[in-house]
Amino acid sequence: MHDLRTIRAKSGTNQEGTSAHNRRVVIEAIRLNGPLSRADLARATRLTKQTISNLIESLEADGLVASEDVVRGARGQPSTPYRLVPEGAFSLGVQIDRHLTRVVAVDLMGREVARVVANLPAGGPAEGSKLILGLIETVRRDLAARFPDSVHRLAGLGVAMPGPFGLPPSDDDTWMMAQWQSFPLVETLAAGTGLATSLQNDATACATAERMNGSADGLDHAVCIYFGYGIGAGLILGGELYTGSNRNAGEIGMVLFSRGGTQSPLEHRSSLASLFQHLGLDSATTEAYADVERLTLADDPRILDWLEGAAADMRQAVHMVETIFDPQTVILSGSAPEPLAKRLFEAMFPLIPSNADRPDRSLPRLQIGMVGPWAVALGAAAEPIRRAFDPLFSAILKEAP
Amino acid sequence: MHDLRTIRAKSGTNQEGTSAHNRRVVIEAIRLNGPLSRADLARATRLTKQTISNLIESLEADGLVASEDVVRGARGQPSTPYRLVPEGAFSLGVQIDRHLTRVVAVDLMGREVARVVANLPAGGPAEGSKLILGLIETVRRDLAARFPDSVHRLAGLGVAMPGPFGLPPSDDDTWMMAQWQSFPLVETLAAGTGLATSLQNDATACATAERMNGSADGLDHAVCIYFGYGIGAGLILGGELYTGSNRNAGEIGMVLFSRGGTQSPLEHRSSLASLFQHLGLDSATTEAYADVERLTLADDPRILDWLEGAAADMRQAVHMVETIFDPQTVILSGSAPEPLAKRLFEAMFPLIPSNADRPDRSLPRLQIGMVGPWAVALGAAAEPIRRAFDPLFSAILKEAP
DNA sequence: ACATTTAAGTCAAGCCATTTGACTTAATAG
DNA sequence: CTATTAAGTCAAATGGCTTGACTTAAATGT
Repeated sequence: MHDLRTIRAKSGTNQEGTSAHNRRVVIEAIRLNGPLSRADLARATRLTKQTISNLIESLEADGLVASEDVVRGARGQPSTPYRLVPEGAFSLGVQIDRHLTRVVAVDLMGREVARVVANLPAGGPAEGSKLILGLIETVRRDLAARFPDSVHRLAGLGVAMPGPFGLPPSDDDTWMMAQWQSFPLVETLAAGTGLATSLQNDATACATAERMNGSADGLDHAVCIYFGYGIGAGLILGGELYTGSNRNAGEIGMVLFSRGGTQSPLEHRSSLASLFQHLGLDSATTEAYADVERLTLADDPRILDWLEGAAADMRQAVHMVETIFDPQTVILSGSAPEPLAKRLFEAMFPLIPSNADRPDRSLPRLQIGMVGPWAVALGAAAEPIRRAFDPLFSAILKEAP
Repeated sequence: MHDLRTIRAKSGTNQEGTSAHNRRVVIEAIRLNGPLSRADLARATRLTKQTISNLIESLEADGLVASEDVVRGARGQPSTPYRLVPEGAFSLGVQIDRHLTRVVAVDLMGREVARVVANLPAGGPAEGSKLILGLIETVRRDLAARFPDSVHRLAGLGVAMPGPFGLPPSDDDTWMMAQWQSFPLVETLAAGTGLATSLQNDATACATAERMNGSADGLDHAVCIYFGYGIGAGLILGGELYTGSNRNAGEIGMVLFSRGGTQSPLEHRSSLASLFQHLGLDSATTEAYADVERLTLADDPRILDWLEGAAADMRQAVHMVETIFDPQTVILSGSAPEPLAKRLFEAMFPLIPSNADRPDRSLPRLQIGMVGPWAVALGAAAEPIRRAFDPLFSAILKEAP
């Protein structure tokens, strides 16, 4: 009998796992394709019409799907398409960035239904988490006022903040996020809200947002480059988010790049932080962001100067992730002022030739994100939704007793 | 009704999927932990004792597991551990490299049971594939002579060759692999052998080998750097092999690295090909390999010179994959002469500090592979075994009718 | 018009893998 | 030598998917 040495093994599954998987498959199919009839779903999922009927009945009873108007026009009995019910589930998300925090609520479709933004106090995570709990309460009340049912339909709380996680504080930590990373944030927020709480880095959250309602809709292999104070990549690999063994996958900001003979992390030259530094702006002020926007629109030479160098590094970063991940597409997303993001995107062309130049491509090699500055917060919020409703391998497995 | 536009959806599952998954989970548990009793398996997989008994009975009938001697020594009824039966399944693998080809047969444990190696004829894939079919036939006969039952227990044929796949031939193709890549190799070998045939790149195959019987045993997140004529990375992400959207993931040899102000693909400076070039050896001769081994053992200054530069690039490559993938460990494997591989490995220390320097590490950041020069062939052969017996998400899904 | 064809969706019985709970077996501990 | 602990079996029950026949309802074609 092995009880001291823990046995390494995957968990088995049973009929509950089967049914859980099939429910998720139905939900995802409708999410990706729009309203579908039972017959459509049966064909697409390879389940029988009867099974689909049972699942639809149960999903409808749970308020997750609803029928639309009967569709005529083809031979045979007219079909009844089913759509997702946005109010079928809700979820909360928190973005913690260097100087501000955003809290949003989203519905089953990942669409924003409530939001708050606030500056983070200087007091660090002890103070900050109290503030955040207050903001969550505000959003929750707002949500409850508009959707009274939402109280029983909260999938959880997703938190996103800059990584990397679990490392000893480095002397390179100019943004003082280290104290946040050593703070028991998930535990504090879980205790304070009573919600199932999960944590991911901002780039991963951004990828989730782009996948839910953006440029990565329905893609199984995509890299989402998040350009903000720092820079990172959110990874969608094989249809699922990939976060590595310690949730630090995709930290491309720390990859060493060479320019002009010197080697330094990408983040030191291609990030908002690097731009602030280049411009001599104090990133602690809220004006820095607006200043950048203004200077960009004015074609300030210092911006153009920085852009040239940043774009060169970004081209290389795109080449690197294409070569390493072989994705269907790369998405440039982030929280930079929109005009700057647009300029940077444009300055990145022409891209460096890579393995991604295939004759059979259907998507552009590089796309710009579609979600906007709230992407990270929305992605954080969408994470519990996806975990609860997406077909995942882990979802079929039996849980600990 | 949607019949023209194909509906994007995952497949559903049913009881067969459940049982298929549970069988695989049992097999994997025994593979990872060594012989286990039914009670152990029930605890580890969270299935009931009865279910495990049913599965074991079926697996035993299929000749995949067998009981060992009863274990006494603890309270209660003595337990009967079950082990995998190596002869329960076999599989064939082909490695195609620039100038040679290896064919092996492996058993359920991934251990070699037959092998052949031959030089590839100059005639290209049309000639070459005929030769390979002949070698496969030889190995098959050898296998059948030793294990008459193996005829009915062949899981398939795995093929491994250098990537990238599906790209227009580049002018950089100094090894003339392009004609192989445009040749319908899988179809030819499948038709010629009647076996289910699959293709992967050499680095991926190497990772499979290290996972089956090497340094990556049981790891869910590992990067296997394959150092051969070229250089690539095999990716084990989230417990499964990751190959990207076009089987080209991990082609780190094509990532651009800077050294001394110039930028070039890693492969141009860190690969056997680069060493041959550095030494002025003709890589088309079989002696080149032996020459390198001899020169390495003689501490030839040109080798030491090359080593210094290559090690610098490799350090950077390790830093890059650690930062991007957040793996549990990185494995240096490949088909270089053993003394050279060892020297290179040693010259890579000290590693560049990275996110992988965690206080909670249990594995070394960089390990050397344990499989040896036949790693790619063995990995190619192991692939059908793993696909048939490992717990995979895809294995629970219903197949096309 | 009206029969034919086509397709959506339901019904009820059946199937199959897991579960349940009681039971048997067989060892060690005291 | 009894109590305890644990492995493993037995037989019935459960639950989710499947099967095949059936109903409903529209478009098509003569």
